Amino acid sequence: MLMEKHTAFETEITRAGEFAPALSLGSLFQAQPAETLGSGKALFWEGDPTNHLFEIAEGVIRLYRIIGEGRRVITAFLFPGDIVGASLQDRYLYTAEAVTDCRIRRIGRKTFHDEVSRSPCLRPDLIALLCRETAAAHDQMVLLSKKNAEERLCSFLHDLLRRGPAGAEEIGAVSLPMSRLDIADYLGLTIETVSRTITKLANRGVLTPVGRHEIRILQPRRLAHLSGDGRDGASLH
Amino acid sequence: MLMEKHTAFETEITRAGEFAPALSLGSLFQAQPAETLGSGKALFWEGDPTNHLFEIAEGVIRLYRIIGEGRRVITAFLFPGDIVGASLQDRYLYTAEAVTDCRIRRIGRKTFHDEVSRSPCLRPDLIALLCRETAAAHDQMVLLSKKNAEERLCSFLHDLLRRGPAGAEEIGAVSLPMSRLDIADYLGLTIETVSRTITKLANRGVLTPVGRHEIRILQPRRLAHLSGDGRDGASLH
DNA sequence: CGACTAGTTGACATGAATCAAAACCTGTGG
DNA sequence: CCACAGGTTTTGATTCATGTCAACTAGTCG
Repeated sequence: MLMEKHTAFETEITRAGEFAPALSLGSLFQAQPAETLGSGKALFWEGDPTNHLFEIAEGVIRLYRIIGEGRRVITAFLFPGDIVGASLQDRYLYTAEAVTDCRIRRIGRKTFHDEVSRSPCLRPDLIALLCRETAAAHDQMVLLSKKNAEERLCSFLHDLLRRGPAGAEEIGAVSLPMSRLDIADYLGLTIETVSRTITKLANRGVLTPVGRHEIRILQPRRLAHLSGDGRDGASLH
Repeated sequence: MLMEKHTAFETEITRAGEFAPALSLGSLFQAQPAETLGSGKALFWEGDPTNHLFEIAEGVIRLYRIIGEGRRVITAFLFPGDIVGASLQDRYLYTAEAVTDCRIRRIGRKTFHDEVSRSPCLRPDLIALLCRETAAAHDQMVLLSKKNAEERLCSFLHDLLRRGPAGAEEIGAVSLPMSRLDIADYLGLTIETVSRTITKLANRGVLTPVGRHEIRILQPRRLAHLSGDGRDGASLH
């Protein structure tokens, strides 16, 4: 996923086994003023010329494409610390829209490339960023291609749990700022199926919904198992 | 897709509206001896350290991941001129296997990065390559997430037609070196559904199968329409 | 507090998966 | 050159997961 940890941009200890956030690249944005973007507003549209790269300072962004009549595919959610635009050429391939009120910083595409060219130490970070995007895209293809509704939901929640604020993982708190429709369009399902699947997992004691925008994971290991990512299909008790 | 045109690597006129192949990057491989890889043999395995980048000189390669019991997801097919490995860090994220007998060239990862660092003119090509991979991944997510069996098949054939040898497009000839199972695992369907969908399209006069490994497209415009990529759902008579 | 939208639940429809069998290529040996 | 053996592909019958349509419920925000 394009999702990073919900972290600030300063140098920070990353938890073992995780990708290090693109801190050095993030520092390019530091000097820029933060702009605000109200919930539901677009940061850019699919097809717009890619004049800028953005870093999310606060809030959540969805990236999506529309095909045909009313079919929307959300390809990623972006969280604080994430950067969007690095893997694009002349045109944006998707629309970016604020899920919640956001604060973002931007730099010009040309400036970005110049900076990366000038300081060779940024290049590994850029490569790492692009690799993470690629890896996320591959995971999503696997999810969409071979996982059932339950596995999709569990993968999604498991991801949010791992990438959420460090303290929250311990108590199993996952915040879901996006709507059920957003989740559905991200997972290739319908709202109804998302809703039913959450209910089913709640009945089985894997999790409990807390209001509309939070879920408490009661059995994190079981959740990980149900996400279908393990090397085998062994059941957990 | 990671699919490029079936072209040699020299400078070449590309057809209007297409991405220019990464010619300059390809030239890095020119000096290397071509290795042969028999059909069905692996070029590398998911999880192997990424010591090399490869360029396909001849033949077709499939990239795939396995999840759980026997679920295989083909994330891309590679054709002559394509390069694999540029968007990877320390480990391959997928297995690469020869669909047909192949000839390939390799260069070391370090050499590759050194060369790109040394000659700034290669950098735009690398970026273009990564962008194409990203764009292909996004298209595939849309396909897997929102398209039905017929749209998937048509998208796939349409792609092969566009990217196939220049002469073949005129007569609507699409060669399918891969098995039905490969196609199914690429499109997120089963062999039976792939087969049935081809039959249905044949009955409607959109195409005719020619043996097992070729399909003649009779109505290319209709095929494009059925792929569901258009901005609207308007029907073609 | 009340109205509106988002989410849940239920009944039913359907496209694709599954299971099973027949037809078709492909390559091999007589 | 033909027959046969192997796997691959096609076709058919049935099942099942998820989508669709519709009603109900519960958050949320003024």
